[in-house]
Amino acid sequence: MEASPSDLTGRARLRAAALRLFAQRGFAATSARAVAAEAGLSPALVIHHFGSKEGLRAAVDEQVLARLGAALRELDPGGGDLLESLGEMSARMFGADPVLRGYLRRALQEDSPASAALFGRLLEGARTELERLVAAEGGRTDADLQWAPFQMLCLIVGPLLLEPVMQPNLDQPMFEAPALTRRSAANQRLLRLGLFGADQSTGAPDTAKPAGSDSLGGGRSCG
Amino acid sequence: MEASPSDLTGRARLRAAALRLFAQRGFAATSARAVAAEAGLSPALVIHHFGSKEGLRAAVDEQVLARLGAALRELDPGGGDLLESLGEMSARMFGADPVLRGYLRRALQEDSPASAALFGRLLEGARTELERLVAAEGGRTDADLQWAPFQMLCLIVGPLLLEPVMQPNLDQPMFEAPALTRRSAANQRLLRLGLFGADQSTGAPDTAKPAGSDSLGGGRSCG
DNA sequence: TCCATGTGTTCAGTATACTGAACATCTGTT
DNA sequence: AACAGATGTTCAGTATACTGAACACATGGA
Repeated sequence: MEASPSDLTGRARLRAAALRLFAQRGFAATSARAVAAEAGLSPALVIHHFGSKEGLRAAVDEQVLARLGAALRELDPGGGDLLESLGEMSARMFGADPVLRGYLRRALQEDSPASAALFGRLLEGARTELERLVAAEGGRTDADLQWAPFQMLCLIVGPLLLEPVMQPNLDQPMFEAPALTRRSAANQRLLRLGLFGADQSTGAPDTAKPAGSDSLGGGRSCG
Repeated sequence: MEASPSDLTGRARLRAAALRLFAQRGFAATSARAVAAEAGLSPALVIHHFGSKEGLRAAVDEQVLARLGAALRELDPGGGDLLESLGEMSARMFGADPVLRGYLRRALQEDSPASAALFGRLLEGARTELERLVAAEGGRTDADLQWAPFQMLCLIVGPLLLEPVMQPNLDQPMFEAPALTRRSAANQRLLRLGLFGADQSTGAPDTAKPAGSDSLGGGRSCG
């Protein structure tokens, strides 16, 4: 059940307001006063609850990571295709929430210890998921295990970062169902055929068409 | 973004706890103390915030109706099939939330002014939706406009009320995707062919099979 | 009948969420 | 250099959310 704004504590309202404004304007360009105003509260409350503006950002990061982590943890219920459901999950996550997209984009564009730490946590998560995938599907021994999680993150986070410059080049919205599923499928194919699973198969090429080439130009991701 | 329990006001926590317990045990069988305990708060807060246990119930009803109303209002964005999207919406609504199902079931099983009032509001909503449908698809002049909303409500609320007795007779969960879509489709066909739209067509029978008769026994709803 | 238990409700006291006005610092401008 | 404006932060004071212990009333059993 989605919580009405008036149902949230001041602390939560501040966090939510910060997420919104940070997503819109970025952290540096958003004053603590603005956050408080957006939340309908006194600026003093930022300090009261979070110690500092930096503490507020940490709380927002914590919540964003918790959301992603929870979504990942709730995955993999049946014995279905893990990679596919992972793609579906991230598509749903980012497709549904432009604010989340904006926040991550601005945060990852920044050059600050906090941003680096955030990305580190994402990378850690990617590593974990990759291990699950390797365990489920078998892994190529020649894959670079240090970079593989980064590559995965590129495929996921790249569209977020590149949205503003990529979108004008498309004839359909990037983060709505058709484009999302298509991108997700492409990512799956790339990860499966290019990173693991292909080596130990019978060698017979799969029946899927090599790479869709109708309407959309050849899709490059995270060059 | 789903709110963490600690992010909610005492008032909201009490309301949420009440919804849960009322759904589980019903209103009468749930003490104010139990609600407070479930929310991790003092029983005195029930009075502080809602005036009485009855006031608490009113608040829960208000929220449930608000949820349904909001979902209905956010419908009909494109020029798509209104009835279909309505079916999808209610399927998503009830499928995703067993607590909501439980609450409505128990509430509508009760014999109290509050329950009657709740049902009245639902009926009012059904009337409104029916008017939209009639406006969009054309209405049969011989349809009983007083009972039609009730019939619609039966189709929607019936499965809720009958879940405990119906489920043991099925080989798949009633409120998960396959059964939900199937039921939704059947409802749509019934409402369209039986209540409006059929009269002013060319008279040619539609291509759809009359009524699915594999795996599931002939589906009766709201006898 | 008289407990025992559980209920809805009350109330004084406390913790804390919250505010308004101030201070200190940094920026860019003149 | 000196100013104006905006920022992050502090703090005393106030509002209110919240608690614990009690009351009054039911119900059911000894």
